[in-house]
Amino acid sequence: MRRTAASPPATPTKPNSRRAESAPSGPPANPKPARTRGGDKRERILAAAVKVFAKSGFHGTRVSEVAKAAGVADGTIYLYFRSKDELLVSLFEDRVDKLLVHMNAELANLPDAPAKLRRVIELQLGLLEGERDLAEVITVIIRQSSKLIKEYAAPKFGAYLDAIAQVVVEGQNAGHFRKDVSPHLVARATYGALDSIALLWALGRAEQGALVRSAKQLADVLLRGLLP
Amino acid sequence: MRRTAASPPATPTKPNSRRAESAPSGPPANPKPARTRGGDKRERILAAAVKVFAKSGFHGTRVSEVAKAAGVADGTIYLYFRSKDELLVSLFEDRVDKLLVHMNAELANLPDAPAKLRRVIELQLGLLEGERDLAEVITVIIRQSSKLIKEYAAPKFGAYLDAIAQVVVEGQNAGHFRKDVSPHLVARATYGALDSIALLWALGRAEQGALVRSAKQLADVLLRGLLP
Amino acid sequence: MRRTAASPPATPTKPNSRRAESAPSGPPANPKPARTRGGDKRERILAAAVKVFAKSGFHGTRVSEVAKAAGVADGTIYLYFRSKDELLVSLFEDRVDKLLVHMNAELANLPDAPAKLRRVIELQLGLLEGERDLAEVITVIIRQSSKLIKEYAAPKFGAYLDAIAQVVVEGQNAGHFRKDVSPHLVARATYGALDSIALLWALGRAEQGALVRSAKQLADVLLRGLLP
Amino acid sequence: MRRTAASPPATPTKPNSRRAESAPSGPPANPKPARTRGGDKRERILAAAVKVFAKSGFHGTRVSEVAKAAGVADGTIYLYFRSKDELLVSLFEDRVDKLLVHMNAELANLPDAPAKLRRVIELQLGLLEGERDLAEVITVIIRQSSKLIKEYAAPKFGAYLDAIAQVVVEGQNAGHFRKDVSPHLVARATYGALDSIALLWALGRAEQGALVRSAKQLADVLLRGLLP
DNA sequence: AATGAATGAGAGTTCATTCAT
DNA sequence: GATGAATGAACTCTCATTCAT
Repeated sequence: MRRTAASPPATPTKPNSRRAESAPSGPPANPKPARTRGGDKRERILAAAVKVFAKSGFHGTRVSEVAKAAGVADGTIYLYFRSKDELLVSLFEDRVDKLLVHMNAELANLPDAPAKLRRVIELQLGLLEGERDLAEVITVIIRQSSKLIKEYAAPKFGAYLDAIAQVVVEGQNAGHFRKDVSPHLVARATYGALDSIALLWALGRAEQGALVRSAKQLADVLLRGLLP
Repeated sequence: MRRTAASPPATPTKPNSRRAESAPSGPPANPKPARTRGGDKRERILAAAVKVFAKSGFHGTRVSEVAKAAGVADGTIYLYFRSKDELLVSLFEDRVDKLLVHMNAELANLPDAPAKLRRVIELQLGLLEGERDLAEVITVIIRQSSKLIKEYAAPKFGAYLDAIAQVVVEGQNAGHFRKDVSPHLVARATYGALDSIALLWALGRAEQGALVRSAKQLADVLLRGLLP
Repeated sequence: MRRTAASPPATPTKPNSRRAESAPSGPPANPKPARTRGGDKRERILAAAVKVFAKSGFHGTRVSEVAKAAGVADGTIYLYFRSKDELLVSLFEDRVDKLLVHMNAELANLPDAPAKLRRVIELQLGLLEGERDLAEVITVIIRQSSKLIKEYAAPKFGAYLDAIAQVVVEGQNAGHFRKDVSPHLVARATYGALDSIALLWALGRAEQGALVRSAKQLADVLLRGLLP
Repeated sequence: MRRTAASPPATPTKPNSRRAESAPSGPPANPKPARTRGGDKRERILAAAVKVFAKSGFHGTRVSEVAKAAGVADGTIYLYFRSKDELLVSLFEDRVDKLLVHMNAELANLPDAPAKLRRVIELQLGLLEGERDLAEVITVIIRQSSKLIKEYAAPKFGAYLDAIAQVVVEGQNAGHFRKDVSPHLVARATYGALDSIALLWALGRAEQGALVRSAKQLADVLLRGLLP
């Protein structure tokens, strides 16, 4: 890591707290400049980052490559993200966020915990199968960053795990799942199993369609294992 | 079990005849491969690497830091390992190797597949709980080296997964396990679950003893889930 | 990971030729003191390289020293030259190129081959006497880069020798020179003799003006030797 | 140049005085055990050095490679030569010495200066054709070392040039050669021409036998050019 | 806001040299 | 004398980040 500027921990949330004092004759000052027209660029940068990170890994990717893929200048990246590290964190949070929202919407319509848990598994693997680049970023790239980043990204990730754990709790309360196991343990183990399977797939060692079959088998084992 | 402490009597590794490239025909030209001074430098470097990598991550660790921790000069590292990457690979393989040997010995004495699978889980988490630094290297650090990920299914690691899969096969043949799941999928999912749990623990979010409890719960769920 | 694209070098245009000396719109008076930092970085680096290479030799010169002498950052060197080696190559080719252009212009006005050959000798030694550092780079330093030696007959240098050989051919055809000697041999031997003389001079063993006298004597001998 | 210890000559300048050994207070005790039994080893090292220097160049050759080629340990080199630089200087001096002795013996039997000069040319090119490795060292490698080395080796080299110049003087005094040229200039130009031709040949761009033809042509031109 | 040329602190790695055996 | 494992200073090249335009 070169010139590691401001360490990530100090920044609680919004990445864009850059100097807002000098607004030279541009559009009206916006409380959230990044969301105006910049929102477009921000998203373009994130999309480009997914692509190149997936291809070359985090440490193997130069910021200039992300910039080029996004069609912006190198310096522009730093108008939206404080550092390369933060770019990865933002990417991770943004994508996990969407996954979480999508998942919650899907689960709401399902009758009981077993169905929901099965859907969780299908969703996670299905998403990955649909977006291989994103799969790589989430399963592989995020681990290449420093421990600090991982911890910084943990809250958002924790929310995802919590959602799974919540399904387990619901199942336990409804009498569908055994109560002698920790919901969070189940959530984490499930995630780990899925992640491991996805990693194998993402690295190209499994054929298309394998994820769907794997999802079914994993769900079968897990749901039976959770019977009271 | 034999001497479990740091005792590598198996292969008296010679100090890496770099760029020797001599044709692999004939005995080693060096009649005195024995150490002349100092102790086992290679092992000392590996031990130091575990410590420092666990603390700062792979990319965050300078080779000079490993050297310093090992009490050798920077250049000495390169007498035993071709590069920083290879140091990590060697570390990984060396440790997984030991785990595999140990595991095979343990499993041989157990009566059936369910007992073996439970033992596998206990062993992996138990090892990690005993060596937190090693846990971190195996679960976290190893993924920070892109080259390594490419060889993720490297012989050593593949052998470990195969060993687990073999237990599943044995259980299926003996009628203890259901046969509608892929042994390798189970092996990989199990590893992923264990890895994920260990990762959580290694990152400091779980207290001591948690791994043992986790192992039991995970084994309970998994074994029930595998019932025919 | 190599900077594959977007390399400023190879383009005769300078990266920053805009902010030259006169502002196209605005008062010429500059509130800021003449920065004079702008300008031709590539040429400044080459000029600095001549100086430093001549002083310390190729292997004895650190890239940072060239950068310092050129008044740029270390990294800037690599914006214009791919490597230290290429810096030397570029230096060589650039200078030989200029010499060649100059020489061709000079020779065009001369009546016959003997006059031209004499002029070639005067030019080469004259140039070197005027730029002692350059003399050293061309005669001494250039041979310190093994890769360069492999390309010793590189286009530029080959073109220079060819130009000399062409004069010999012209002389032979016109009956001014004997025909029982190879033009290329004469060209090479002439260059070698000049180079050797310049080397002696560059190493400080000859006084000022000696090169001019040497040129005349060498020309006298060579021209008489070439008589039919 | 790494850790350049004890530079060969006592240089008033301090271009490379880093890590300056701080003048050993004790007596010089210049260890030159070379003439004991080591004479054999010394020669073996020199012979090996010719070979590997010719193959890889001076800077491209590791001391350990010379040691290996000589069949001695790395450290042994330093029992016979103070440094890698001094090894090259010694090599140069030793070989030029032999060439000089041989040449003087050959010239003694020849009748006049023209015959001697022709023989000089034949000898130098002939020697090189017979020992291509040595040719490379003398023509190529010696130039890759620092200026310091070149100056240090100059005296010995000067003796060789002096011998050639002496032939010219003899010819001038006997009325065979014109007197309006400097003998040393002729000597140096001759050497340079020969060297340049040999360099071309050594680099593999000329076929076998070419040197002999080149020698004849060069001698023809030179001798005619020197006629009174 | 956007640009991209310029920056410069490093880090991995090499290898001449040393010295305990 | 001989050895060769160990040393560690030095050096090239990279690339995240900055800032003048």
